[in-house]
Amino acid sequence: MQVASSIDPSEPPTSKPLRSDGQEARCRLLDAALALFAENGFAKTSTREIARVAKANIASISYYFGDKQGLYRAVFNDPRNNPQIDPQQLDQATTGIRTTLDVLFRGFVEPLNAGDTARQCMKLHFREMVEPTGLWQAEIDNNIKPAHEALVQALCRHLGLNEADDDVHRLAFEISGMGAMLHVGSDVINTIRPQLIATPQALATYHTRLIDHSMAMVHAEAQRRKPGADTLAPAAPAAPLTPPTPPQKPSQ
Amino acid sequence: MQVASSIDPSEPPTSKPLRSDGQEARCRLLDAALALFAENGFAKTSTREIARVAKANIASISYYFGDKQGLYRAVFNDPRNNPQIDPQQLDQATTGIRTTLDVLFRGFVEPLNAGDTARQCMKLHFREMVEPTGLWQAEIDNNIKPAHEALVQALCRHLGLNEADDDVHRLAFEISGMGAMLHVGSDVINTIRPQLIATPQALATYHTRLIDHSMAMVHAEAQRRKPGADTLAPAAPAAPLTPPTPPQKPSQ
DNA sequence: TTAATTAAATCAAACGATTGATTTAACTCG
DNA sequence: CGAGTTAAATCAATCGTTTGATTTAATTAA
Repeated sequence: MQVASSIDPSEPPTSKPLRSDGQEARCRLLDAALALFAENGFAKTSTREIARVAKANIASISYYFGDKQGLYRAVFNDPRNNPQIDPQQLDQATTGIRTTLDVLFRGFVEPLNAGDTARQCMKLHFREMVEPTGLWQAEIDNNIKPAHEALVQALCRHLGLNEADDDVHRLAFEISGMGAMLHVGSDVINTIRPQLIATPQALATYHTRLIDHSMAMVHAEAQRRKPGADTLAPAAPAAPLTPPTPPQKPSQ
Repeated sequence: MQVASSIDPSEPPTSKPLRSDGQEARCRLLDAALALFAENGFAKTSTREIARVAKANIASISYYFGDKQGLYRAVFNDPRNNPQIDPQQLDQATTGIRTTLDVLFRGFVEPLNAGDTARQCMKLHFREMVEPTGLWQAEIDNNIKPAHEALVQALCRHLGLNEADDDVHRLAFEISGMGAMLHVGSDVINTIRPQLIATPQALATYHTRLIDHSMAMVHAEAQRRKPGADTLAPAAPAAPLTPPTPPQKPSQ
């Protein structure tokens, strides 16, 4: 058998596709695999079904990608599907915190407007979050952590902090969580209130609300940090807090 | 073959367990299956491994639960692992919105404090969110939707609304998303800022911040709804914002 | 131009391994 | 005994992967 000459099977065997329909099949495999992996997950997607949907032979998977894992990795890192959010766009000293939030949430909202491919790619990445296949840690280091740190930096600058503390990171995770809900909870939203994410207009409104509400959280955090706001504050005092939950009476 | 006499194999074959070690194996199977399903997912967990960890025979799975799906369903609905959050506790006309948020977020935070079982159960449910196996829709209808509606009701009462509109539902999803981030993003938090969820004290602080920040969002929403607040508002004016986010206070 | 050569790409078929499920027989007690 | 339970062996089906051969097209030699 003449396997790909290249050592790394994730790359096309040759630098120059001599055959017209050569890389076409490879591309079809990537598209079919993205759709199936995003819909059914890695384990529940068989190589035979991928080949069938892609109208390619099963052997072409090992031919182009080595094995099933290699195909998955190629799909996951496919630059066509990875807009690759630029952390620099999030953290610009010249712009305010509101612009940072705007850009951040746009990264969550826009894929819902775009075609199936963008939605599938988003689904694949969030699936990796719950069902790690090994690429998850790299995804955190290369994409998520930089974006998070950029948001934290922007928050620090807005709050007038030299360096980030736990409260800033917590706030950043809370803000990101609101955006992530759009994807991990898309089935829930579609069941309970589908019109919230059904149309571009509704998504634009969602985008605006995310910005406004997160801005309110940022302002509340700024208030909480004000010195001498221990006893009374509009949003919430910086109380030391009792173990489970402090303020009100009911609880537990 | 002598399958369970009962039609529903998810129930023990007999109503009267005559043998002491009988239900013991069934219980061990449930525990082992919970741990393995939560860790590796449904598809990647084999019945042989479940039986091996549970120190039971493979045939006992079909004996007690019919098949692998039945075992999964039994684990998913096991009352031991399902604290079954009471929607009534969320929506009490006598208590304020802050108490509702307190109870809501406690449902997200407490499992992180409890033992492995609670965490595994939480992981299993959130996994079902991304990788539906058929039980997901029932989970939405029976647990998630009631809790969401209770939160929406509490928000309506606080905002002085007769019935919920899209903005209230959106706010509820944003709030829930912050709590869900604790679980779906636990790996991210553990990589970037592990101390945020490492100790009971840190989790108590997280709980408090969630309440305070979501209260700030509720207040901002109340401000936004004030008539005549189109041009200027303390929290956030309904600013037109940059390109993608268009109009004023659309509310859809 | 034509024929031979070569590499890229595709194909049907089968591999060994593992899956969930079942069967059969033995065992344990009330 | 006989119902409940366990154990080992086995089932058909599907899994990911590999094989050897074939097809296609670009290249080279005449």
